[in-house]
Amino acid sequence: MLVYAAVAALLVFVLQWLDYQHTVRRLSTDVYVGVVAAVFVALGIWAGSRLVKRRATEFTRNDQAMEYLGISPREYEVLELLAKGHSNAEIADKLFVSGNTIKTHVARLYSKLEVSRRTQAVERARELSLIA
Amino acid sequence: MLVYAAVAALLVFVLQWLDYQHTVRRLSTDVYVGVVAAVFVALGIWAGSRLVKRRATEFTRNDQAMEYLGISPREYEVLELLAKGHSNAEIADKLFVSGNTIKTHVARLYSKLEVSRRTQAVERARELSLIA
DNA sequence: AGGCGAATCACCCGTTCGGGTGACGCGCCC
DNA sequence: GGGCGCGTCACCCGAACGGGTGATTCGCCT
Repeated sequence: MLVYAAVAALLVFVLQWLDYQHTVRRLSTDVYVGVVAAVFVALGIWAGSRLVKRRATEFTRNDQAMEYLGISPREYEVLELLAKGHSNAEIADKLFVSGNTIKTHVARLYSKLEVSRRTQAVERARELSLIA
Repeated sequence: MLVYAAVAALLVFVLQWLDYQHTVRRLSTDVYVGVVAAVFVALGIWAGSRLVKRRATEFTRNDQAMEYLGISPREYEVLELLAKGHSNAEIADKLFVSGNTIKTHVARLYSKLEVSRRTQAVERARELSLIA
């Protein structure tokens, strides 16, 4: 992306300026190396935190568990809304079906997740990384 | 801790060795600077990922929010069990009080969290980092 | 053509939840 | 000692939820 290009450009510029100071203006090598070290440690911290943050925030759904439990796509939609704290009626509205249908889906989710209450279902789904 | 000391020692050693190569063995300054940059970018990545990983995995309860919302310790106990998917009756058993008491606590939590259902309460509490 | 799973909807019935209100004891603080 | 927050319990009532069963439609697979 653009950010990386900008950072790279800035980096090159700083280094060239440093090199100029070093060769033409007779900046001591120690200082030169020191500044380079500082710049690159900053770069490293930036890159490192970026990499880890991505991994930490990026949620990857556990599809194996989904398949193993036999949770259908429609059931998963219901599960998502369930986890957001919606009532059956609200879920029904959002998915353009009747409340009875949601009840059925929810009941099947319970049996597949081996729970008996919606809060437990959410908890279990979170454990299994089915939802964020 | 020990890890940091070891890393620091290693770092100093590498730099001194490098300096030796540079002055005595007439290693080119370009290479010298390049190696220093590489070493420090590695250090930066290590430090950066360490910092972020700590923040990402360590859960710190948001006590300011708790206080702001006026959630009492007892209410918080109830909230924890609520989030684990327990029913009011189960929570009542665990805390050695009557179901009515739990109902009151739960109702107060709802008003303090500005929600109207237990799943929403759990969702909201998670948002506010009141619970893990 | 027959079987099968997914999705849809319906009805019944009992349990749980949620909202409202009131009340009491306790410790704390002014 | 009166007020205040907390924790405790109670009763009522309506809404939401959960469990069970049955049924239809659709598409996919064999």
